[in-house]
Amino acid sequence: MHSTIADVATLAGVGVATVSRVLNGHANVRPTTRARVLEAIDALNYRPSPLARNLSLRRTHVIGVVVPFFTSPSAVERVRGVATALARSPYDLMLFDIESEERREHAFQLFDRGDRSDGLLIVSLIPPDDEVERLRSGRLPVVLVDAPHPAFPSIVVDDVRGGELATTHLIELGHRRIAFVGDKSPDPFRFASSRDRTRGYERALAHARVELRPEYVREGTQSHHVARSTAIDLLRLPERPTAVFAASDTQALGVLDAARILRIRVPEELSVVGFDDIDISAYVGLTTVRQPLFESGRRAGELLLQILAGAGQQLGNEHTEQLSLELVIRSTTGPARQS
Amino acid sequence: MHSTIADVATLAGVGVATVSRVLNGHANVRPTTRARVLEAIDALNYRPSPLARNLSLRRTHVIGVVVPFFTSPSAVERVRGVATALARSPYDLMLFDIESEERREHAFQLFDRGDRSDGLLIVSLIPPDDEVERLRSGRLPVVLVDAPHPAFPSIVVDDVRGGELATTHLIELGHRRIAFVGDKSPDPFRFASSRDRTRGYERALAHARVELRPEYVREGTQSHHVARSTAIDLLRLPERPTAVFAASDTQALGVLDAARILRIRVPEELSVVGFDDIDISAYVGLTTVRQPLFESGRRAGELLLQILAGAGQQLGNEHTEQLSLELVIRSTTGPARQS
DNA sequence: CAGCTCTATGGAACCGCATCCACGGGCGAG
DNA sequence: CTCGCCCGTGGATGCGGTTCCATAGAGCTG
Repeated sequence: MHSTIADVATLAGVGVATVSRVLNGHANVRPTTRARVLEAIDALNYRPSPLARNLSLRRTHVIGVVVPFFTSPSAVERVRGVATALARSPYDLMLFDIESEERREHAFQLFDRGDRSDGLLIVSLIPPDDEVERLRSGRLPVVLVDAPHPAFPSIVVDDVRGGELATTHLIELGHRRIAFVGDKSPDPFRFASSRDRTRGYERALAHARVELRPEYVREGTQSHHVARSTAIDLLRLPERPTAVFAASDTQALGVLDAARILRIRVPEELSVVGFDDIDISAYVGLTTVRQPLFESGRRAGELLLQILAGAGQQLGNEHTEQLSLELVIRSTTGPARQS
Repeated sequence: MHSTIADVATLAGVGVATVSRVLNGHANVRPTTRARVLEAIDALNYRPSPLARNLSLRRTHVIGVVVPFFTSPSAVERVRGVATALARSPYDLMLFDIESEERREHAFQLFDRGDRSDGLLIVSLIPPDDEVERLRSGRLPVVLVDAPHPAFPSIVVDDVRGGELATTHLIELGHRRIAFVGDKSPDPFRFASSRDRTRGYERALAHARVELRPEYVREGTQSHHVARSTAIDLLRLPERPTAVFAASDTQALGVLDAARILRIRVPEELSVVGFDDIDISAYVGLTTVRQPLFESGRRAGELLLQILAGAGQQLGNEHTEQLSLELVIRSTTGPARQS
């Protein structure tokens, strides 16, 4: 087995307290004593147990990251940002992939007792009310990414505006029959962003006095395949849309697939705009609304580190940081044809 | 603060040992007593501290995953597999992204004291000898993914064969001027797979009695950009290759970029084959050697769980599992032109 | 009915570290 | 020279569980 602090103390002929002081760089240890202790540590190849240390200090040096559908490229990008932010800190990253409601329950359960991690980063998920309650009552710092909530600081983008940006672009290209493919709104995971993007879509249409047709608004899941079959439905409508705004690039790619299957040319016969600007998008030339995914994770990580460092008071819980969006026009959007 | 097991014991009018027995579902607790305890637990909204539990049990219920360049799509896919394997287990996932040698040092340091995690999964990385020593001397179970090592069980593919598969495909299409773009071989991270793929490439050439030209073998990094500029060099050679085998899809995409920049048509003037079959590959129609990335992570996770469950003896450390490879022919490879 | 076994339960030690508190000795000040 | 203070140090306690061991009582056997 490994040696303990007591072994070191015995070998060095000192007390455990002194060893602990040496380990933690405390003052008030005579140089000769320190040397003896260090020697003993070396001789025994002693390494302190982080576990015991944590229990004693009531800190874990762990940051929990709760992320739904780690599957999705955008989520991965965000986690990468978090990992980068944490790289230079003493904190380690505990990853919780939530792929079902039950798992979500589990993850929050794990964390509400605050001694599993020192802080929590929740990505693209609005915690249910009872969890909010528990998280607040504990003193566990929480930062939200891509999900606003009055109770916690968050890093977000203006999804409504993003939806407007995309839709307005299509309107300006002359499109009037513009469909929307998004997520089911009050879904069990409570994704917030898709809902807001829908609102942006609606607003842009209203602003341009374009009629909103309910049959053009479809909601499915983030999945590529679901979006594809949804889009096939859409493109088989008697009066089919000339443009589609998808609430995520993954879904937009599904729409492109659908167009390919139905032999509908893009952008001549159909314009498609996505959201996120994930890696693939540049390859396939997808027009999309870029949001800084990596950056959102990095900022959230940094914010949490700041709070952990004691800046909690100054920041306050209503601290919300908004990152900027940008429309990236590529080759899947073009002018509406005369018809 | 949170209530402790002692609070529960007091409220229920029993001893802490009994509460512990109830918590852990031990037998020999009278039903009425059990009920009283459960009632107290409920009243206090008590949750046991995993931390203290771990210290006492000398288990952490954490599996550490060390992965270099979490950036890369293939690494992500593997981690997803691990996450899936662990989802139904009581183990949590601690993620260590290694982007520099220093970080690697840090990660291994963290783990060699076994009480940070119960098991370690090392992805695409061969641990340095001194770490092997420490890991072995501790009783920390280790499973390697995409990296063989005699000291640990591992999940691998036959990279040599993969290299042969890709190269032979090109040879059969009539290509003779076949270049290779891979990683620098004895790199600080000690990636193993690229080296073996190089050997497969060499073997296939030798077997077909095609001359191996040193100037056709280039080594850079996993990065897309590096591969692109490497490929540009390659394609500007006086006698430029008619086909390129890239050691990863990421690199193959860089080669495709290079071809686009130089206005070299694929596959008419240049055939490109990659390795991995990451998501994007299907989109861009890249011919590639598919390896089960997700599956490798899942299998490794399961293997580690088995070992943790006590199957360590039967399996032995020399246990190596080889997953199968498959050549996926898409549209970036075609017959060599008569010249 | 004595003696024994088995069940239910509580007390206390332990996991490995941090730290409060007490204490002894050296040293400066009066 | 003595008093008090501060420095260096060690013992004991706490963090919040688990579990060994001792014990009391119930039930059973002869």
